Amino acid sequence: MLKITRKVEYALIAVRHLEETSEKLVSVNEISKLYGIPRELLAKTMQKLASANIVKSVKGPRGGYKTTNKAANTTLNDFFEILEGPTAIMDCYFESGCDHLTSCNIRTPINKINNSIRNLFDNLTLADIS
Amino acid sequence: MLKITRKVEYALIAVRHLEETSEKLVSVNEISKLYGIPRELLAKTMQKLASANIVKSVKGPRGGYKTTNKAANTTLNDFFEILEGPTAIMDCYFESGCDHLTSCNIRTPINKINNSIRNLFDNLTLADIS
DNA sequence: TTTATATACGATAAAAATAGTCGTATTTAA
DNA sequence: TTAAATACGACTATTTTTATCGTATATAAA
Repeated sequence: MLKITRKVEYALIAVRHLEETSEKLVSVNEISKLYGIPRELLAKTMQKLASANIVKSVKGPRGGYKTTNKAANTTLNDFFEILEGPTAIMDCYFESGCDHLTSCNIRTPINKINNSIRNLFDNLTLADIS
Repeated sequence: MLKITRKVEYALIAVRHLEETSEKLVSVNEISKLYGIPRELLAKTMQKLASANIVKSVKGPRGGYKTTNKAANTTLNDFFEILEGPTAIMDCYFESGCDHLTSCNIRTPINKINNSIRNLFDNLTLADIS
């Protein structure tokens, strides 16, 4: 439990790589070969990052991705949510529809843990962890 | 991602319930009915807590569980690890066997995130979140 | 001493979430 | 015009999580 997904893992690898190669465009193909990452999966992941403006895409031969200047200042919370949706240790933090609400005795504890984690990830940027 | 499991959820519910009813023995049956939790699953979970001395078990009719005085001071990290084993956002934090180590560029970031989370959960006790 | 109620524990099955693949469309540099 | 790249939706496979089942053991109470 409390694991990050491969999508996030791959995204971290890719963004770090792009930050290292700075301005140069790098293709999904290149990154996937370099780190042994399934190409199609990485491709999808990059597309999400592109639509969130963390990276910029260029189509066509000699195309690829590079990081935008938004990347470094992106918080881990935002980064995670771009790829996986709302971060919460239990769904009831965001979603309704729990049957047991009337008898639930851990709402408060859950919220406290959640807020701690969110606070942690809101105050860590991609630059911070590099 | 970054979700806690049902086992942990059920354990939190049970421990909180036992703390509320203090000295009285409460059976798995009772708790499972009260909160709509699958009995067998809760039973196993309680057994783990018992062997870690978070709760004390009493067999036989009129038996059940109650919390020990160790319960309140237990950190979330310990609580989670009793139920789910080592807490890490990626397996490579604890396990070896990763193929990509030589080319891995996110070891440091992953460790930083992990340490932050472990630090958070090491400094929160069951009492703190109640 | 028998019975009913409780924990203990391993094996297995079902369901859900994650990971990976495939096919097709679009863009664009050479 | 072609080849290399991103874009995106549908589908399949794998893994993890969740739940169930069966059997053993302990013990309070009738």
